[in-house]
Amino acid sequence: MINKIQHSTNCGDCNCKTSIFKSLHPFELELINQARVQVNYKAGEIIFKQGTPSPHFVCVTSGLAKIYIEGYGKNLILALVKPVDYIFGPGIYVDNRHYYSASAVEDSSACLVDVNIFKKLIRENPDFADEFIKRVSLQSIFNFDQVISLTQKQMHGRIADVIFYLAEKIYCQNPFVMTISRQDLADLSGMSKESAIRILKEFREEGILSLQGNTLEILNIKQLRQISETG
Amino acid sequence: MINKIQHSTNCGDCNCKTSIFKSLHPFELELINQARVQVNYKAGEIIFKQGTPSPHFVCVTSGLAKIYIEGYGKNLILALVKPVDYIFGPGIYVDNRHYYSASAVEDSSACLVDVNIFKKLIRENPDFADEFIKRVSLQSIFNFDQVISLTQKQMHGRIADVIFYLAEKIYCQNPFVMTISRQDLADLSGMSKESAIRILKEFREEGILSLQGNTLEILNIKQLRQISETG
DNA sequence: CGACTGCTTGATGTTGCTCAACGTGCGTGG
DNA sequence: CCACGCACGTTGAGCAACATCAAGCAGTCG
Repeated sequence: MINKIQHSTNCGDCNCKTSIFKSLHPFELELINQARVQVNYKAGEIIFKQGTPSPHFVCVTSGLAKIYIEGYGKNLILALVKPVDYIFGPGIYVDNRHYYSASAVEDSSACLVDVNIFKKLIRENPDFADEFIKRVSLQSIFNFDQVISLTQKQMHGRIADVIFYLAEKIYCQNPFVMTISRQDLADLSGMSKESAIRILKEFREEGILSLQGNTLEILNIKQLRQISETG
Repeated sequence: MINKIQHSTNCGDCNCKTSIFKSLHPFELELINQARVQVNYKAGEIIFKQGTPSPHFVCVTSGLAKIYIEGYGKNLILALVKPVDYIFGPGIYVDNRHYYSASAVEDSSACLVDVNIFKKLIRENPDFADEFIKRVSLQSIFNFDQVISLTQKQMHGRIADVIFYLAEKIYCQNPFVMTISRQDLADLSGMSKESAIRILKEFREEGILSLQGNTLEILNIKQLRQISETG
């Protein structure tokens, strides 16, 4: 799983410094820098498994990862994680176990930071704590939207939601190349792979989007938005 | 909605002092005590609505409340809240809006505390902050279980999960009187009211539980557990 | 007493899963 | 180099799960 270990860059220079880390002092960043390990993952490799101990805070620095819950026979993808974003499970403050699994979708690299350093900084720097709580809150809010989508919309609406998620939050461009599989698409929208493919086909036939291989372009955003909203 | 306002007790004596408040110093509790308003709600009354500003942290001191997301045509109950428990939405650290609604299921009373006092204490008392984050984390973990139940189990498994939730977490006794409606039961398990009733009937006919009016007793815990696990 | 609300049951239609078959690209080993 | 297995993608048919609709019933409140 671990291909090579690097200490190439320095947290002070890293673009990870954006977001929640912006509230840290240079000496605090240096603390993290010293407790940090960089790891590379090939596409498909597991970063950590649900149920295992959670000694690290993970920051994705390149590629694309997915975090997913392994349920009864199938998986539910909670989110895709792209650079520069963090994976911190709720277990960190409970029993130090992972409550979901993470794996690389594309070839990826990540920085692992000792979770105790992290918790120490939260205790010592209120600004950092505030940012952390804010981030956890945003994650919760996202999950709420997801739950409503999954439990109250039918398949067309759910696929529409996932397509918007990919276009707006993950790939951030309109014609985009899906690096995730159809199975991932299904796991994101809580349906079978066959159903997901079928809906995509219908959308294509209705001219709502074009899909050649893995290149997807939304052609009729308005109509897709309406499908998302009417469930 | 608001029936009468009381300043009957004092936070120092209140049993709310358990749980996360145990990490507060007496002078900090006094700070909360002074910023606190006690309110009574009749069954069915709304405590706050999704989308409205969130100026308070709510502590349920008697009765039973539900927190629920108002979705597309129907509601999804995220949790029931009994004394002494707290309602703090993720919006507090984001945009100060509620991301779900809350209403009283039974006649209830609650203490409202200014959210700024609360955030101030989190900044000043790291133990309190740790406890708060832990609590938010536990809530997330609970939601994960819920999402898996809702998206990957079929109706029988979902109803089984809800019955265990009520028996073990809410009413905390085996023959228990359901103070929630059948509609609430359906909203907890993400199905139609009719389906929920039908499953209960089946369980009763199979001798898994007895149900007279609103008094429910689990007769065959083992079998119900299995239904919960096999989805 | 009538209107109303919540509960219950049956009949009916739709949704979405499963299974099975087939195509396609890709890597592997002979 | 080709043959083969394998994973992924695609399509269709059948079926189980679940929602919706409609009707009836009991309790309750004005």
